[in-house]
Amino acid sequence: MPELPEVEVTRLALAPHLEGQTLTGAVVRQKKLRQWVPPDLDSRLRGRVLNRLDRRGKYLLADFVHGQLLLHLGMSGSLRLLPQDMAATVHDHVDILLGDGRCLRFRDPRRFGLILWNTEGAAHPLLRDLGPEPLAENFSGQVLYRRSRGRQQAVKSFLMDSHTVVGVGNIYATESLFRAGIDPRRAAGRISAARYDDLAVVIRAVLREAIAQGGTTLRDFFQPDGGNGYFRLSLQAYGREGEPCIRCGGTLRGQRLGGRATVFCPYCQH
DNA sequence: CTACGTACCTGCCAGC
DNA sequence: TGCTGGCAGGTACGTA
Repeated sequence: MPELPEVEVTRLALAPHLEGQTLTGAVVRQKKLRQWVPPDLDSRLRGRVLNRLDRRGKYLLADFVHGQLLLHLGMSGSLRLLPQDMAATVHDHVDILLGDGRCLRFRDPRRFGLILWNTEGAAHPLLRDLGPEPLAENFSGQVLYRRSRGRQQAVKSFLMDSHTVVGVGNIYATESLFRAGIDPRRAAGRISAARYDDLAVVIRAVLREAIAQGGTTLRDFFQPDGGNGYFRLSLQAYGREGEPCIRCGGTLRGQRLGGRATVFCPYCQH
């Protein structure tokens, strides 16, 4: 999926079109996603003004006076703005209808994404225990250092845990560890404070760069206008198993870590 | 609490 | 030319 940069690119593209719009309802063609789409989505949204489109980790949050719509793109989700009369294709599961004749169309072949409603009041349970935003002030190497003490877990899995920091998935964890020169297999608890400081700086740089490039399109991710993200051209490790390391020329190695494909340079990363 | 493994779902590609 | 197995950007849950 869509990791933080892809979700942020989506948000940035959608916000000016959605904020302040009065919705006229919703069309649900497939109600079973990772969780059930709210059965009353159409009536909940009809006649309501979408005030603000926010993001928390990989969740998009559409705020209304009477509550909040949560959208998650899972592994293969994307959102596009289209005319309502454009024919839906096989994995176009939900349309959110805008007053101006367009719709926000949610497409997700694998259906690991979700659309949920949260009534105003407390944070949704899925958001409650999330770690810091990597691009916010409260994220730092010190946060990583403190949380990692005593942990035997591989640092890559530790980084991909949304309770550690949100938004860093398989691509950006792989890339950040490569750029920081840290072996992804190393126990999180055995990395120094100084190296975590470097890593935090690298993570922020990689994510910012990826957002500026429109995210990474491998196959399923598209921007709301149908365009691609171009960060794929900047990938230095992800997807490059067996190819030469751009730093030392050694052969990049692939290994599964916590069930996820991992690529690293056995000579540069320690 | 931590650290796995597994399940959810569809599409695509390599290999037989 | 099919078929099959394995793999894909995520995450929550069950089990030791």
